[in-house]
Amino acid sequence: MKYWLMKSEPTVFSFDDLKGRPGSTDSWEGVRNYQARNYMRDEMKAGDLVLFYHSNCEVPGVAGIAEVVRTAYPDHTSWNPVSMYYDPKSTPQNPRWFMVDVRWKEAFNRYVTLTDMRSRPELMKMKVLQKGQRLSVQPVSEEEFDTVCRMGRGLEGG
DNA sequence: GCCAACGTTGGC
DNA sequence: GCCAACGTTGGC
Repeated sequence: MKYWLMKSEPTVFSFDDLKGRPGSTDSWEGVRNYQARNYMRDEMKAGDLVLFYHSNCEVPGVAGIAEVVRTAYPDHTSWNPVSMYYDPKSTPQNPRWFMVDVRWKEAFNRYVTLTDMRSRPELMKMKVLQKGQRLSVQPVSEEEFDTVCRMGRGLEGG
């Protein structure tokens, strides 16, 4: 099993929005970066766990855990001219972009802010904390995942 | 709103 | 294939 961090702007699609979807499940559409796409398309599997990260907001941080429930399939918004994610180079015959389905799993007792994570030496190598990185889909080590979960569940101070 | 850090585009 | 210009991300 692998662990991931996925970013979403809460004003566009929040962790609570995911919970409110039918079956608390939705497709992760709109990824338009090749490295992020490759992670989703080539490495994500059903059962993988995801830190749901709120980006570009007043207090960025991890709201809770989601689970991958469907492996990658073509992102149909990419060939929809009306979609904000439209890419004329992607077609149903030759899709360029992919998405997975994720299901809401667990809300943290405490929202784990970016500042909280920066205070943890064991998270020093976590990608989301590295300067200049902006991948919206990132692999997370098991230790990093467990640490963030403990922080979010309030089992540790800080 | 600012702006550093990236990624993409396109002329050459 | 280089690289300047441009667009986007996302913390602050």
